[in-house]
Amino acid sequence: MDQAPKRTQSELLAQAIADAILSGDLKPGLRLDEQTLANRYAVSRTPVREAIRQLASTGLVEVRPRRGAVVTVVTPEQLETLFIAMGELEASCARLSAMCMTPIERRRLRSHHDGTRALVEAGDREGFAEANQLFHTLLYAGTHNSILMEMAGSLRRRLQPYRSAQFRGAGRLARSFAEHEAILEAVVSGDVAGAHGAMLHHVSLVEDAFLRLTEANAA
Amino acid sequence: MDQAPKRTQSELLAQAIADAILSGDLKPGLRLDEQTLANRYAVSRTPVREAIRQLASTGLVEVRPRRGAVVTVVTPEQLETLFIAMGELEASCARLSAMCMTPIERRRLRSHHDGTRALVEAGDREGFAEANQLFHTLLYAGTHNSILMEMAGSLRRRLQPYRSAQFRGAGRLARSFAEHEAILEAVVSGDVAGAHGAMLHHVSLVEDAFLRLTEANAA
DNA sequence: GATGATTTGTACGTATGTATA
DNA sequence: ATATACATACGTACAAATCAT
Repeated sequence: MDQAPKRTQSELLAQAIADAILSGDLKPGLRLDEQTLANRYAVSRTPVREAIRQLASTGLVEVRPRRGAVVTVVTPEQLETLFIAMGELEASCARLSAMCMTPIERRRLRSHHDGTRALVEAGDREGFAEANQLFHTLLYAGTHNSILMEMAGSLRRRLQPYRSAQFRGAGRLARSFAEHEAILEAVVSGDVAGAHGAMLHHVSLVEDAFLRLTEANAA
Repeated sequence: MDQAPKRTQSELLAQAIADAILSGDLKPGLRLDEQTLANRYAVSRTPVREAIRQLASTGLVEVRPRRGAVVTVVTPEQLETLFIAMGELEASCARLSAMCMTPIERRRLRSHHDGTRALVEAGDREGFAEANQLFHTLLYAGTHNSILMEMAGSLRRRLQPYRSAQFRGAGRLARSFAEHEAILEAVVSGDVAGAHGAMLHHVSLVEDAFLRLTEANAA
């Protein structure tokens, strides 16, 4: 009945620490002392070590042998690298979705997108952010390629903290919605190259919006 | 002087086990017993565990909590998934290289490719395989994007065991060389979309060649 | 289905390498 | 530069869960 996941301590810890990092509780550059974390979560150092290793494989923390682990500090240059990589990955997903989606998946993508229109008109930023997430997730799934899904999802999660303000500016919701529409039409009609290009365009605009925000914050 | 890497046991083990898997010494589906590996390499279970976790993050092994780890068994379907994902990644790399490579990098790519011609004419399969590897590596580096480089490299390594016979058929060397030439011209001339398309074409042909081989082997 | 054997997951102690005074 | 302090890496022991009978 109950398909209990039966997680192990290390996995739970990895999740907890990841959440703490992504929520900004553990700030970039912070040293991750094994004993301290072990005390905080009331376990021994062993599962803490394994959790740190797992997080290192996602790029969330960095481990230097014998020198401890730190929360990865993301420079603006690295952030641009991440955005560019995600743009390429998502463009590939859109391309493959245009090739591989079943008719049912195409209809589902369209109906989801249509349902989002109301959120735009209501100016519901939070609701749109959620719908936006699902839109992209549907495009991951449409590739029918677990490897690409995994890679794109991992990058998206990693960039999550830096996207919080992405729908802040005036008209951003409407513009994002319009871009989604271009992607949608290309994907649904099987325009493979068009889907690729539309997604690249979309993500590059998101990146631009972010970079403008960081500049504004720096000023 | 000697920038001694000072690797840790876990890293050395991860490398050793990875080599054993990629060389076919440890066959897919084989159970990786921690104690057995610890005995074989004369260490305790702790570094073995960490090595296994690290390998799991690359997809080389799979760990089921409380149920042990096994060398990942790759079905033909998953293999196609891997090839498709790598094709997309490499196409992205070619695209970005066409955008971002410095003049020096473009010249280096061309000179490397030109140097490969002799190997083709000599029918040196092994030499060409090595040159082929470098050609693709140069395109990874040309992206100036460490994330994509890492992802593409990881996928390429993982597919290595299945590519051993890729230059087996008659005329394969010459055909591959010609495809490289198309990629090269697009990248060097900054034809962004052309580089993307040429690489997708190239990798899809490699995949086809492989699939024909597996069918031949199955028959 | 219960019991025993085997293996993983966790705790803890020790030593080596790193950093600091 | 040498020595001291400390955290990590590894080894070992125990607990808990899976599997085999």
